[in-house]
Amino acid sequence: MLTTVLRPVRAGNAFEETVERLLQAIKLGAVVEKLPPERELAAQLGISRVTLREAIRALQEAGYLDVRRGRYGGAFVTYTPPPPRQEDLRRAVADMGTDDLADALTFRMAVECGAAQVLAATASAGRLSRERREELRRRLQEVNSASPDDYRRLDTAFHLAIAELSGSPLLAAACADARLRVTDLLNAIPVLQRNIEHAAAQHEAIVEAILAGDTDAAGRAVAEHLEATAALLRGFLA
Amino acid sequence: MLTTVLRPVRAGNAFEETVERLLQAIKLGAVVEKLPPERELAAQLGISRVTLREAIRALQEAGYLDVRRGRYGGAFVTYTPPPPRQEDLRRAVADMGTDDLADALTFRMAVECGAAQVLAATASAGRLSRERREELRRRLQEVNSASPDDYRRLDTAFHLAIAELSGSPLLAAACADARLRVTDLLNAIPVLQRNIEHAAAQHEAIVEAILAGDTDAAGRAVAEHLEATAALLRGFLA
DNA sequence: ACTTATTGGGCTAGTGTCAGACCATTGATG
DNA sequence: CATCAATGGTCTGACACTAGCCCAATAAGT
Repeated sequence: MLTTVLRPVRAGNAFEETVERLLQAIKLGAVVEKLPPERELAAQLGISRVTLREAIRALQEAGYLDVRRGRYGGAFVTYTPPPPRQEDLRRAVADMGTDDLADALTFRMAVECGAAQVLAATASAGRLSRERREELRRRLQEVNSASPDDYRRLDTAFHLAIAELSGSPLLAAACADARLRVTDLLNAIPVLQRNIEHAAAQHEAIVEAILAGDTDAAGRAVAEHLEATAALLRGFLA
Repeated sequence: MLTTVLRPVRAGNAFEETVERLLQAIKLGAVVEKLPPERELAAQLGISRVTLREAIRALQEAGYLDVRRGRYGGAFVTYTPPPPRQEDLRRAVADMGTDDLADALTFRMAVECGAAQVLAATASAGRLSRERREELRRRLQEVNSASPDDYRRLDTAFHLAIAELSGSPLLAAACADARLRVTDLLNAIPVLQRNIEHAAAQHEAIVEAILAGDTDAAGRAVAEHLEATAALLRGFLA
């Protein structure tokens, strides 16, 4: 308990944290065309423009961004996901360590199941507006009809939508954080049509359970889905 | 999705964060006698000794700590929980805002249910060692035989033990964070023998479900327990 | 071709935070 | 009573970060 409560107050310095955040936003596909203007983005991230600019420059030099001045300028995303290679996956796992990997997968399992259950409970109580139900269905439809190129991005959007629709910013942040921690791994797994189809059935089960207000089924459906992903990971590592 | 991914990189300045952390550790009862030595604690919190000392001085001036020099000295906790008053509860809720309160309760519901389910799944897979099963039973026994004075502290310890036993530091941190956000509220609720007894039954149900490896039951048991707490809160606010 | 709004680029002065060294105090122990 | 190990108290030089300001470039609109 002491070790948990007296854990580090901050992760690292602002510069590194910002680079990491922006990089993940790019790899996640959350930022498609260009970043918001520096002044605006700095405010959103709660850092100074100087620090943000250092981070942007680092990403520019690493080839993720193309920065252009003047009106209608900005930091344009030049990154396109590289073709997945098993070597990348091994390196990504080696980089984070097997303990941290298990931690990240467990954490993701817990928060995403929790988010789905919360959302199902909301639906069960009849407090899920038509707009939110439709957004959920829309995200489902999008990911299930995605081409392999767009799949990861739309899959991320689907999962994060569940978290955000729960109505709890803290929970949404936790789910985003969990997803960020496994992005590199997921991006290194080849997207096979067969896997997409398999995942599609699970996505449907999740949405169905949520809309039916069945918390147990929703949690179980998410658990099964994430377990399948984890199994896929293990399979590629074996 | 953008707003979730591009959320602030850091909560505030190191000093304020540290004061908050230490204060919560004290109110939580995680620190009973005295804080660890400054050098050690600074390392644990990932901050410099200077910043830590500023935080300690602030808490000293606020009357939470008594700092003594020399060998066998240290920062001794002088805080004793004040008798709960309904006024404190109202003020605590007003301080955090109803939206943030709902957010915190939802978040707590999600991560604690998730942790219990993860732990139950571990047990179900036969990967829960005898030591960990015994710690869980011990915590249960402690909280269920607690006097009203010790109740909050041992209740916290019980809930955090579930999170820590899940084996995921990230999940444990999330649960601790969730608990921290509602501590002030819980501390403002009078501890009635009747509530303790009611909670005791729920605690037993949680442990039973976890040890039986029944993830659904574990999640449901935690959900019921937390729902009862939330209801208690609403009752005092009405 | 000119204007203009928007955007990145660059500077400065001030504050926050850090690592590390050294000093001062204390109480148990020989 | 003297010693000593553990602990808080203090200082310094360096670096990180911030707020705010003004400059430079750019492309749409006129």
